[in-house]
Amino acid sequence: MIHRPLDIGWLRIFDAVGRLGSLTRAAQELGLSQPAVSYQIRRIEEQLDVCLFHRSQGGSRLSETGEVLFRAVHASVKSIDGAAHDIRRKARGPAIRIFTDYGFAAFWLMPRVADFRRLHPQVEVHIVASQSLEDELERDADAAILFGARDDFPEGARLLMPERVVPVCAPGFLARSGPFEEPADLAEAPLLHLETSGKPRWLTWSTWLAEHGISRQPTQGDLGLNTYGFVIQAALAEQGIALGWMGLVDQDLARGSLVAVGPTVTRADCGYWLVPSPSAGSATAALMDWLVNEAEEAAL
Amino acid sequence: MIHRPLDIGWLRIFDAVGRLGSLTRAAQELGLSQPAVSYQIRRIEEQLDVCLFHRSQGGSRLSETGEVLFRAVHASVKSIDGAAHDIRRKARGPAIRIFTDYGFAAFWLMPRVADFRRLHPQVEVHIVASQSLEDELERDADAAILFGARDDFPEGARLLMPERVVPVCAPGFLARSGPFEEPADLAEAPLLHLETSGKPRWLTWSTWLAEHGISRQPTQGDLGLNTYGFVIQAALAEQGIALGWMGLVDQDLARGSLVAVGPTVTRADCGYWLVPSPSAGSATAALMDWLVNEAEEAAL
DNA sequence: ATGGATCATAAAGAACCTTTATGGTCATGA
DNA sequence: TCATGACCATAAAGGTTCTTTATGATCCAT
Repeated sequence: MIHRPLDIGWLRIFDAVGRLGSLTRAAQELGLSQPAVSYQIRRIEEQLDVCLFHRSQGGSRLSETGEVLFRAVHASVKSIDGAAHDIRRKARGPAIRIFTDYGFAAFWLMPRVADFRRLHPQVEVHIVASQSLEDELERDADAAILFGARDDFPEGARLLMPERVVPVCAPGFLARSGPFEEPADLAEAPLLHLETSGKPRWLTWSTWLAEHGISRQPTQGDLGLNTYGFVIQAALAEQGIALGWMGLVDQDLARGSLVAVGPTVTRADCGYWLVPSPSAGSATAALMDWLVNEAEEAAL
Repeated sequence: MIHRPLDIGWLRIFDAVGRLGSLTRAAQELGLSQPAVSYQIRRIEEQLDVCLFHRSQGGSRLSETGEVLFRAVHASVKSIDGAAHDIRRKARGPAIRIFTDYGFAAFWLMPRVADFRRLHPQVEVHIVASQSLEDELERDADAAILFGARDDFPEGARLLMPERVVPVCAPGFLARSGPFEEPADLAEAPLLHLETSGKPRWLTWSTWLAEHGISRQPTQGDLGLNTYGFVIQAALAEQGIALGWMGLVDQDLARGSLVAVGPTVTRADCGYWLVPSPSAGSATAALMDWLVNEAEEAAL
């Protein structure tokens, strides 16, 4: 369950414009259109009968009077949001929230969390999966399991599993389009890409191919998908070859619904990290220890 | 010009309910209907998915979670209102605002303030007259001239003029219904009363009569009016006998449009007090000194 | 000269907020 | 026991606010 921020009307809008120095960027942050933000700022200025911003093509800078109001509003927004956050936290009761991406949630975490709940039946576990890894979702969680490099995380984060990637496909696809005896053979086949809006932290096909000295033009048969679940689903449906992260595709490899068709690439500094929340309790600590133990056993 | 509070939506409503412990009383304070307040509180509770108040017949008490939000909201409302107040104050420019009642404004202050402005042409003076003497209007002023006793005002207040009251009427009324040679004679005449919703701080006809040992039943001819301007207007229109405050009726007495028809009663501890604002500037100090001087000269 | 970025306004429609009307509940006093 | 007054809740209707899309103005960089 994702909470939307408490609706505090123009206060949040004014705060965003003051912070970002731009009506357009504030609109983007708040999920509004730019004229909606312009309208709200104008309304406040009418009530006070002053100009709160110096407008220009480069954006909107707070005026002197705007600074006076901004200080009060900014502190208010933070304070009220903090109170709302505390209220929602307390209202949830003794539950642990784990924040992670869809792929990890579906292929690694959910299959295992039932074991933890058998061991700790009084602890309620909520898995909050997201694609965009927004700060607010993570801030709401007791622990986060995120993909990245060492430098992407605070001191207390533990590496749950390093990144080990192997090309995989369905046996039927292999029978029809294979064999793929050399890494270069993969360049001829349709590949399944996990896409993201920003720069991906995970290994991509282009990086995999470059590490094997293979250059390749994207073929017409390639597919781009925006969740890892879709990627694996497409691979199972014999649509092409996917990159398989060890830990996520273990079950499909074990039952033979997917087969490895190339060498494994390991990036020891990259992987899934377990990031604790500063205010997590003892139940969360128990869950985190259990997760680390599970990951170690899975890696044997 | 009276400023309405900045519209901050449910925050002001929630704050009022939290402070007053009653949706109904919050509605009254905010000039809304009770269902409007009920609706707004429900909306916040829906967004947070918690109960913020314990409702009962005796009113609504903040719940534990309600207290958490109330602390944040109350501080925010005060902070934002303070910022708005500062902004409006700065936006007004170098003007002095004097807050007083209608009677004093009309009969004593406005006739004189032109002299002050001749002496200080660069100083803009605003007279803010009100009947209800609400705290917010006074707080916005640089100085206030208010009627009352010593104990009603802070240390720095100066007595501008003590209360000296004389019964007055129009000469035509005297010719028709007089003469009034003894105070007891006034009890037979229609009297003009200045009314107010609360307990009046000024001398009333019933007090005046009591001080002269006169008991009187209200006659059919009595008139009650809710501003002193109306009282004097009714007296000039030969409608009855009014109480005349020295300082306010001087001009009418001097030109003979009103005549004294009884002894003067003085209450030295009561009168108009000059109450400074804590943050008044040097121009305001000059005006206040001038006002005190004018009052002293008028009393000679 | 052109394109991209920012802000502003108008119009239309959706959502919100207010009112009145009304009902439920409880405490108090007769 | 009953009537009354106080408080809060909800529905419906209508007014107001807020959002969108469409569009325009301005300025800067290419």
